[in-house]
Amino acid sequence: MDKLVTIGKASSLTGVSAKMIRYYEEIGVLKKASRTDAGYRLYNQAHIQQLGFIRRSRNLGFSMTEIQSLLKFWLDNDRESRNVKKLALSHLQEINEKIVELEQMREVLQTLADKCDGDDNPDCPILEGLAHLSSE
Amino acid sequence: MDKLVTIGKASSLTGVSAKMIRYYEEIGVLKKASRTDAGYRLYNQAHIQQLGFIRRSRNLGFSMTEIQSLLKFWLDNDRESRNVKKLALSHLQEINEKIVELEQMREVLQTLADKCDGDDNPDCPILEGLAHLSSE
DNA sequence: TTAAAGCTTACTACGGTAGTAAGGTCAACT
DNA sequence: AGTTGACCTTACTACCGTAGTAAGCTTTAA
Repeated sequence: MDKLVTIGKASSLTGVSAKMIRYYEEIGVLKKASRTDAGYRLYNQAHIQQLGFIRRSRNLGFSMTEIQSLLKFWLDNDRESRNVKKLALSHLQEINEKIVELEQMREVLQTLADKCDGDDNPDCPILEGLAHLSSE
Repeated sequence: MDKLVTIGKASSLTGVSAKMIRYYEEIGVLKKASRTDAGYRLYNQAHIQQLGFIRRSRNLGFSMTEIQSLLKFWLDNDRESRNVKKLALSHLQEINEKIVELEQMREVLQTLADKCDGDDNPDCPILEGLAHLSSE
């Protein structure tokens, strides 16, 4: 009943490259696959589910370390949602900080770019800004 | 008149670690420093200026490759500001794309987190989202 | 039987930064 | 003159997540 697939199939089913599937096994976020006599990895439904979980978590920007925690929670029926939420909110804060940082870069850079004529003249407020820029 | 300083001084003057100064020389973004008889690197005012330029560019998120171009423009009196602006706008677009990406992550994650009670109960919409999440 | 596709391990590289180890040099103080 | 401590040198490793390569074995299909 538990259909087993080799790594290529697992990859196309989950959107995770074979390369990364092996890597996830290596760093311990994905349970080791069983093997055929020839040494081919075999994945069951649980593996496929987990790979989807991992990919979606990556898409939301979680680090592999965080994903390892998320997976532990997921597999633990005695988890407290408090801890999952804590992790999520912490990551959310990181995301927000990155956004702020990028917005600040954008602000400065946009201001400089606006002042630059962008023609065949060498005068360039962007370069002048990078050379002096007091706001740091 | 051109005061020469060793790497530690150059580092404290510019806010770039000695480690990174050596690295910049290695990858060719910073002109090779002269040396004392003992092999200590010696930096002049031009080096110091360039290191400041590099640091400010990094702070705006430019890659080392982009910085190499920016430096070339900066040192080239025959530059056309058009090309500098093009580079800046291209980087600006990357920044904007990253912001959008992060905002999308935030949106999804915030929505999931909002639905999670965050108590001692195991039920957790965050984990359910990561396990299924159709919007991808 | 042979060719193609798929799998294996082991290695390299990326970008930017930081850490370590093992050593040479310089300045100041004794 | 010798010692100490700060500073410098090179060379290496590691981080994170991903991708590429090479050399070789296995399976599937013609």
